[in-house]
Amino acid sequence: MSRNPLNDLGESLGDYVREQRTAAKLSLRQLSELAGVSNPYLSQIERGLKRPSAEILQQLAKGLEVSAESLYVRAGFLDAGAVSSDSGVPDVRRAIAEDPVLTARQKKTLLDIYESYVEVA
Amino acid sequence: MSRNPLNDLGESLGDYVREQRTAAKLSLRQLSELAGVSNPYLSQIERGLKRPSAEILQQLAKGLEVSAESLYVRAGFLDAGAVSSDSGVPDVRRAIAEDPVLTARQKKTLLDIYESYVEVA
DNA sequence: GCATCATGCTAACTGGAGCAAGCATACTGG
DNA sequence: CCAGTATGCTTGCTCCAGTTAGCATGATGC
Repeated sequence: MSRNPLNDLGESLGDYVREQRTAAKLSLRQLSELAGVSNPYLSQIERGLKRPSAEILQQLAKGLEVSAESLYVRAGFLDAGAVSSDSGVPDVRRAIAEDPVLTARQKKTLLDIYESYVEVA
Repeated sequence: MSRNPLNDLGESLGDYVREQRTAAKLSLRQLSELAGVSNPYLSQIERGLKRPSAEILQQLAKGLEVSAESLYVRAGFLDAGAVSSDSGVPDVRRAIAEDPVLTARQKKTLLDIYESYVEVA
């Protein structure tokens, strides 16, 4: 069984952070200062006693010089598979749907036009 | 200046969620139930009064049928540039250019419209 | 021996995320 | 004109992420 009070994902996150920190030869206090986080809190994160927010993870990633995504995946915020999902031929519908800049209305307009082109039948 | 008590990123997130929700023709309560979030809280998120955690964003993304990444970008948890360049999210311009069905003219039309949307001013 | 400094950890507190309950308005149908 | 219902919003609360202050141990140097 798991030895910590939180779920296993949290534990794996803490273990991962501690691994990265010791590998970088940083003390708890050093990393906590680099990341702008209090040192007791970092200690609790590493032992799986607390679940850090995405903002904290971002700062930790910076201090550890790893990608924020990798920490998100460990924390269960991001699906491991989803990160590098498509890789192949881009799909217009999906590209429009997932564009972070467009508004919903703009997306609908673009999709309508696109559909009118391909739905010739 | 900004009309809300939180930062502009939070506002843009709320606006984005509301756009997606109305575009999907969902009421506040409907989406709140789909996402497993209380309806007053969703209301406050949309108006930029609260900053939701990554977990809540994940659930909202599910209810809205958009990628969690897109919400993370809006929330400032993920860097917009990093995502699009990192092969995670498809690029609209590329997807249009490589679509095998569209004619050259149709591609130009779609691209022109898309550019008009993203060229913010 | 004892100061001093770094290490990680515990205790007690504060702010705000997220909730249940209820309010105000508008729109039906009888 | 009033009951029923759906909309979004306000209020007041609970709980936990994240803080500051301080503790225990171990390594140095005098």
